[in-house]
Amino acid sequence: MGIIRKTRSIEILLTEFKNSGYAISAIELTKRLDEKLNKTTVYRVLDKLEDDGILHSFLDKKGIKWYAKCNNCTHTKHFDAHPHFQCIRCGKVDCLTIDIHIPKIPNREITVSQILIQGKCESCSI
Amino acid sequence: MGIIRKTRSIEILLTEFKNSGYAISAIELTKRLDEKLNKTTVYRVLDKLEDDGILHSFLDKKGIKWYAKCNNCTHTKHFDAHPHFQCIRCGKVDCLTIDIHIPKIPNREITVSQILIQGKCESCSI
DNA sequence: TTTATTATTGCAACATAGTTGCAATAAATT
DNA sequence: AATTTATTGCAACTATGTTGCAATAATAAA
Ligand SMILES: [Mn+2]
Ligand SMILES: [Mn+2]
Ligand SMILES: [Zn+2]
Ligand SMILES: [Zn+2]
Repeated sequence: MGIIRKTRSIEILLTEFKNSGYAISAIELTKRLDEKLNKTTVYRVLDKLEDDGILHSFLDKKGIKWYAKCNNCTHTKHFDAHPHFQCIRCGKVDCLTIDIHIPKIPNREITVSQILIQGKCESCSI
Repeated sequence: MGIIRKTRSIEILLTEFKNSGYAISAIELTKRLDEKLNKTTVYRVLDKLEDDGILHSFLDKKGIKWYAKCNNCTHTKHFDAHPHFQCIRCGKVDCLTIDIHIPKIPNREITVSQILIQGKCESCSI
């Protein structure tokens, strides 16, 4: 179930994403908003924003949960099957717009695929 | 640091992988070997077997750690950058031999990529 | 505007996966 | 057989995330 009431918590979390073109980990958000919001609230609001197609989530190499803005998703349809990139030096994570082709595999029905690419980002590869 | 002494624990864990063509999660191993080995030992031995290029590890959709046999890896070189497949019905996970091409991305140095494909396996898609 | 309804929040306690320190044990070497 | 030290088991811990429940606040109704 998604958002029903426009609350302070939701405003605060949306602002975090408005001011960032990158993905943000749930942990980072709980720390960053520690004075303002309880960590349970952070997790619950993120969950609702995802339900509503406002954010999407994925796990990084260590199994940590990250969130990023969706582009044209709704609460009924999510279109965020894109790969993600994590910089091994600065740790920044972002969404990639490239499309990676997954070939058919004999005798298997492919539903989804998660792709996490690692390397050095623009700033870190100089 | 890898294996130095050939112990009972190592034999037991190697046997588990000898009898399975699939990947096995660390959790599953701790449960399966609960009577024989302490969970700390299981985690430590898996870690060493990975160091030695005998096993390789990866995380599934939920961030759970899985291990599978390596093919031609050594303690100096790991060649296990292949994609993995997890059946959404029976939960089985295995290594795929297909090669998925990751295109170059402007201004970024790609090091590795993790690909987890989900769908129904041979048995489950009938 | 006031009152009523109920979604949302904060808190504490819990769950799960994996890790660490340390004394006891058991491989390997002498 | 004695010595060395890698490995193990245990308990306690860490980290990330979840749950139950009473208090609070957003919205609807009066
Ligand atoms: Mn994304
Ligand atoms: Mn594999
Ligand atoms: Zn970077
Ligand atoms: Zn299956």
